[in-house]
Amino acid sequence: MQGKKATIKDIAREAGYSKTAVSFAFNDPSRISVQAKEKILAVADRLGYIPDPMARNFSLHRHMSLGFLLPQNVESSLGNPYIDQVIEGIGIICQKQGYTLTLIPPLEGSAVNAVRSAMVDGLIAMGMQVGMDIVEILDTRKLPYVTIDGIASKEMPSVNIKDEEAAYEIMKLVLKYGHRSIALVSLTPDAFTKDSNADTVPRRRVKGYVRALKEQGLDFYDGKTLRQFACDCSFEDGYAMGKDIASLPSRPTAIVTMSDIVAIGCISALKDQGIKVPEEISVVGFDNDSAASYVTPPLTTVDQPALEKGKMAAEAIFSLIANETIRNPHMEIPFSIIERESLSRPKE
Amino acid sequence: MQGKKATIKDIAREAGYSKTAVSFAFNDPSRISVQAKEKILAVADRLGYIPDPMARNFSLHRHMSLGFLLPQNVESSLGNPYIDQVIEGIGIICQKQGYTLTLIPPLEGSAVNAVRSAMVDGLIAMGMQVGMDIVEILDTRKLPYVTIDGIASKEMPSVNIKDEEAAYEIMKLVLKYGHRSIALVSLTPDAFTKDSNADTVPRRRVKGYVRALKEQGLDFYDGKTLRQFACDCSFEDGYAMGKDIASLPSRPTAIVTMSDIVAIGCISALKDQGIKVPEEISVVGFDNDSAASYVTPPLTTVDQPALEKGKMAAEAIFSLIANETIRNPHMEIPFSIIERESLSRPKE
DNA sequence: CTGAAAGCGCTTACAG
DNA sequence: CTGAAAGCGCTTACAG
Repeated sequence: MQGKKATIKDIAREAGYSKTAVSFAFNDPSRISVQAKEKILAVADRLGYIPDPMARNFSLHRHMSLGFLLPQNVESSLGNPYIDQVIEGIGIICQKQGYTLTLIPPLEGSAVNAVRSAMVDGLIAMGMQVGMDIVEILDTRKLPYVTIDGIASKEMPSVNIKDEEAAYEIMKLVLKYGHRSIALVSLTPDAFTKDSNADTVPRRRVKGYVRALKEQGLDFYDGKTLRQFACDCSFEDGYAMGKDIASLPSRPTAIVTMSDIVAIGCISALKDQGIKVPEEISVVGFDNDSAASYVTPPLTTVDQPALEKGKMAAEAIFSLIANETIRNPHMEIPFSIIERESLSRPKE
Repeated sequence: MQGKKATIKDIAREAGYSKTAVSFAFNDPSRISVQAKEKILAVADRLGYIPDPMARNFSLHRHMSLGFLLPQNVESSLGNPYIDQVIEGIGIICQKQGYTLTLIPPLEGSAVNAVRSAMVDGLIAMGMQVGMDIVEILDTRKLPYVTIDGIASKEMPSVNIKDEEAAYEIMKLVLKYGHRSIALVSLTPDAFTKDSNADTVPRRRVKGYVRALKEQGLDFYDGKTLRQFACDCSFEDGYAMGKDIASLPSRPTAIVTMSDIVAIGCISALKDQGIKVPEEISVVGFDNDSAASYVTPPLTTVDQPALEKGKMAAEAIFSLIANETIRNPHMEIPFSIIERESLSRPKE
């Protein structure tokens, strides 16, 4: 029990057979005699032999694990219910395939090094686009990849919703309710998006929001109709944001956020300031987290299928791993607007 | 760009140096001439060479990843905010150490096989105890391990709170408020606990709850003072539970749950049935998830530091990996009772 | 400073 | 049915 682990060599010696035979005993018993197999398994059992997984995978050129690159540090990534849902979706497919799911924190801020050294058969990352350093790494490593909420292109399989459209729709709803003084709370960019002009999800949504305003002939440069902010995607940051907005001169009548958890943080802050939601100020979210329905007031928000995104991305990766041609590399999942109670007409 | 990946052999040939030299160029350049190093790195760059992580780790006898065995299937495990928090805690430490975090689903129901074949340097699992099959596997694989919410023993490093005590305390509070008809909602056991008499967390808590009742001289066998149920740890299961309890003959005045998410599910169901919480029925939780504070009514619950549990377990594993003696292998973290608004006096 | 060689623990044509 | 041998892509004493 002490000392070194038993290896295939030990079993071979002890059982009086070759390493080949030992290997076959475990992986293809039909290729050796019943007698040999039994002897070998008995010895293996006695010595407590477990084939070394890394040696085995190394030999078989596989890892049996899918990678998910966390878009930010662990604290921010795993604190975000939307991302947790995506991870769950990926995990469900991994489980079905007998794979593990490797969560990859951007190594000391360097996603590139993390991706260079990850022992995975494929990688899913959010917000990827051709041209990024990590994509180059993945290409030279010949690892299949799929992006969620990234930029689709010929070389970049992707899973998305129509973010511009979704943002447009919910802003249209906000305007329909009569709001004309709106705080827009955007999201700070991911850890590995360097290009400051990149076509990110927040930017796509802003386009949609603005389109809705334009359509109404509204002047969104007047510094009152639309005031734009940004924060990280967490309850705490949402709370701080809500507090700031509460004390704004000529307080907006509606807050449009890009995430339910931020919306919930805002609402919490507003309540703590004694401001009633939605009576005094409306708040809308994005994602339709499970919390969105049981918070008070229940959130009016955009339902986007986070779980489904993870599942589809993972399924696509497995197709690529199996060298199958992927029917449609640019997957788009429908969203929908969920009307609950956090949005109402502005006061007076 | 096409064809096979470049290996150390290709670089050696192309650069006119040995594989040894190439290896040194990357890992210990001081051992070769500047000239050799530059030539090698240039060639490596040109051919797009990235050292194969698995080959490297295999050679170095390490994996650079920590394993976390999911206590149930992915859907149930990752849907549970408490577990998500534990994972985040583990992830924070992994990130700090430059490790990845491998989530291991119990392979087609078999945690044993999943643990046999996981490429990790150590494993954290919930509810482990000496004598379990997976522990045997870990021992023969010589992998360090730590359990969270498991059974501490000489061979089993552990992180826990005093579950019995915590349950006792919150039940005492419920009784102090005057409740004498209580529904207790326990948790169904984990995927790999086979021993039906095992000293699991739910059982420990039940002991605590019961102790509080006894102390009050209450008869908890009368089928009214205490009625016990159990469900999986999810909003949906909590909701179903709440619905069931609502329609119980001689409805209890308080529901004591072992998880906030279950409590929130119950409350949601009660509301939907037109039953007011806490006016008509009180509900208490366990965990103090972030949702516990922003749900309506805010939850009276037990605060247990899930994030901290994950961090401590991971730190302990890294000590074990480094072959350090672990100062205190049985870590106990303080809990506290959080009084909010979901518990009040029973009606009339 | 440099490289041939052994080793990590498996798998798998290949020859007998 | 069986086993010697090559191979997976690295690292690292060791000798020169």
